[in-house]
Amino acid sequence: MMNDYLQNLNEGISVDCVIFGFDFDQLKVLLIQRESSNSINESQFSLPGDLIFNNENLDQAANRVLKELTGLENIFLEQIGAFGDLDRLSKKEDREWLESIRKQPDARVVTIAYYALVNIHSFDPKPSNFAKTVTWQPIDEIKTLAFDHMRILNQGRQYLQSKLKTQPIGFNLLPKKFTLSQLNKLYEVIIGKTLDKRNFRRKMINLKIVKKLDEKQEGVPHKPSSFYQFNKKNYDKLVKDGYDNFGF
Amino acid sequence: MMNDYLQNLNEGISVDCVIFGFDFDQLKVLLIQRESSNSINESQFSLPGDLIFNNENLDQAANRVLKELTGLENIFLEQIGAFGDLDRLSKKEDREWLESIRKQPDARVVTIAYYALVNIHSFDPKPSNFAKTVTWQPIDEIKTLAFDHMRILNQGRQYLQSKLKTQPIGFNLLPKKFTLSQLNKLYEVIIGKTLDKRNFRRKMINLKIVKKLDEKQEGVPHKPSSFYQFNKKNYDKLVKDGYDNFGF
DNA sequence: GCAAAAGTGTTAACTGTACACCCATGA
DNA sequence: TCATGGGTGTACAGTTAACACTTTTGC
Repeated sequence: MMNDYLQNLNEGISVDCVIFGFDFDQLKVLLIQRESSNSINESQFSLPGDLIFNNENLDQAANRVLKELTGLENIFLEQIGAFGDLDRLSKKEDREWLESIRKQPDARVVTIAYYALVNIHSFDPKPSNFAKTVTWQPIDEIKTLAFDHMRILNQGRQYLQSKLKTQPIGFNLLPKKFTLSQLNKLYEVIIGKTLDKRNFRRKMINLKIVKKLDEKQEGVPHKPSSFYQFNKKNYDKLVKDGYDNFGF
Repeated sequence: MMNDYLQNLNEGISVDCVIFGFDFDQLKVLLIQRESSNSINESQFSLPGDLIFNNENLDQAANRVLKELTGLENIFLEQIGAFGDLDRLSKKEDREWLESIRKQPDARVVTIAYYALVNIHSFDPKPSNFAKTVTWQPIDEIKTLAFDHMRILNQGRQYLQSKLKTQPIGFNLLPKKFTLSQLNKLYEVIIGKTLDKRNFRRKMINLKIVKKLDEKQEGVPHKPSSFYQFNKKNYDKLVKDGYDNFGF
């Protein structure tokens, strides 16, 4: 097993995962802290990621690594790009950690970045392998990350923003039942500006991607909101075809 | 030099380039045929691509490889994805060729795919290195390619189509001066359907990305068309921001 | 009754779409 | 004079954008 492991490990290629969640208030990202004996590294956060094996493809590697580090599985991961700058592993704090864990700490590693959207309330991440902690961090509070992970995170965010412009978003980030205000808020935090709620509602309803349920919020200190759910058929059609943007 | 070469070659990572051109009639793709001693491989076409060096980043590798195989340089290459399926090099014809050229023909290789749009008339590709021929092939006539290059080509095509929906296209594919019919045709071949020329013209003009020149076609057996050129400032702004698609 | 968020309609400007005929040129 | 592609306008439908007040609930 250990032999198999060493034989198949590809020391030149890794995967890293940018996992977004939404807590009805902010966009959050799943980060790990690595095990470390010295205190310098205590506060180092990074995206979940690791080297791939030579007997798995890239998608499989991303799923495996995410599961090994955070316990999350059955998540739809999408590739968002490869990162291969020569200095991507050369920060001092990162070098120390690499030396403690890698057989070839100086190897040049190209990483393939993946992205996913998940409902923060239906997954309970648990650290394992070299992850000491796994936490959801508000994206706007993340100032530094290990390696070039800040750059990868930014690419993930841009990817999400550009997706929003061409297809509906929300199915993977929200629970089955949600309110239109929650969906509205989600759109606002992704694009970073406020939206007119009347126009937003009208648009979602006209697109026929949400349908109203006979159920309302309870116990809220204001007029209770109706719950909605996505019309998966219409939603999926728009994910596939995109909005009819430019008249082509 | 040769030592340097061997020392720095990364046998696990390659780059492949999908270069699109437009001859006013069809979309074309730049393909190479590899040198080969046996006739089985005579007809094998592939995308220009090769292993990377460990002292260059991915973008540099793509530019170098493209230049080495086709002579093309100073081209804006964009990354479109990584391909790492386990069977991507296992077709019989490909194996034979790999054995003739690679030190480790069995190595697992992940490739990073790049994409570019170029003006077919301002570049004169010349085969070198292991490329025996370099040719522009009409995209619709390409039925098979080496390795998983057909898949990569399809991804490049999809990428181009989705770009067209969110930003203007044409600056890199057309000469400085062009007619609106040529631009119209370009859009038609990319999206694969005909467009109403009146609406198309109106849209391009309203977007302010083209401006009319005081110059007309000469020697054409029909009413000569005015030449246009792009307004680079407005064009670039739309490339950057995308069309204001969804009202967000 | 007050604070908090839900829910609702109208108008004006703009954009997309469908559609058909005359024009300038070379041969 | 004919074949070829260039060039133009209008009307209808649908979409976006801006904007403010009433409702329902818990406390």
